[in-house]
Amino acid sequence: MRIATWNINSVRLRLDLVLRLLEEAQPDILCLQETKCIDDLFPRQPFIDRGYGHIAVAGMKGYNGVAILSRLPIEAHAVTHWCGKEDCRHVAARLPGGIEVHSLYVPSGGDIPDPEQNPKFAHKLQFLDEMTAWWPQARQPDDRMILVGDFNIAPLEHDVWSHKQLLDVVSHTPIEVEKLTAMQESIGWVDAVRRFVPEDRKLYTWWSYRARDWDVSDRGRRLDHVWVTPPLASGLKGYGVLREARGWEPKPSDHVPVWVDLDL
DNA sequence: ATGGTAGCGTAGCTA
Repeated sequence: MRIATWNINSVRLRLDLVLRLLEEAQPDILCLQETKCIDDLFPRQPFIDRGYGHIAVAGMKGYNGVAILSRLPIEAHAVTHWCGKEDCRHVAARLPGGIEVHSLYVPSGGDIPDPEQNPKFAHKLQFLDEMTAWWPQARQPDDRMILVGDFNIAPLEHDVWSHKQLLDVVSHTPIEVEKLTAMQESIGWVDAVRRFVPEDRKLYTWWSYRARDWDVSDRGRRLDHVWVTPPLASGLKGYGVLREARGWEPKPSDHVPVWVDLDL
């Protein structure tokens, strides 16, 4: 099974790019973040027409929004709310055999890495704390689960173009890394992509729109992740990070698709 | 230190 994740930054504006990814990478499941539309406006039919007839969405007007598109039946799905908000950051689907897929969009956290000064950063930290407490209470480490999405944190030194220069930049601060690591350890999540790419090798999934030339400057960060629970880790067969999609015309997302291949 | 770009929806928020 191939499972992919992509922060698409508007599923309606970039529908053609999503279809291109499905055609080229042929994932069995694609999880999206930042769909940016209410459920009634989600473009379901083009996906149904291409064999992705099992769809779980949690969207709102203008912001956020997550989705799961699947060739495999979705037996049930659930939208979970965090921090007392209904801001459409988490949808989960149960597949045949009891495997559970989670599409997640962690709050970005604003610009100032201080929860006292910046409520968005406080929200990000609280979001991680709540999820860290939730996993062991709601699930078991021996459950077969896949957690993917835009976590908005680049935890490792070589998940960013300059560890030193980004230590004070939201997405790579020690407090965020500490909290993401705590969530990972809460139920033994395995960072699937880093099973294939050694920690001393640079790896990015996002490049800012604000760079003059994202490819030349290459100031990227690895914000998008695929985690699996221990029972699935032994079945990991391969991965992909589709860097070239950052240049897909006419209007690329600032994130690129990430996938893993799994023997179930 | 600053400003740079993008989407939604048509101002100003969010990233």
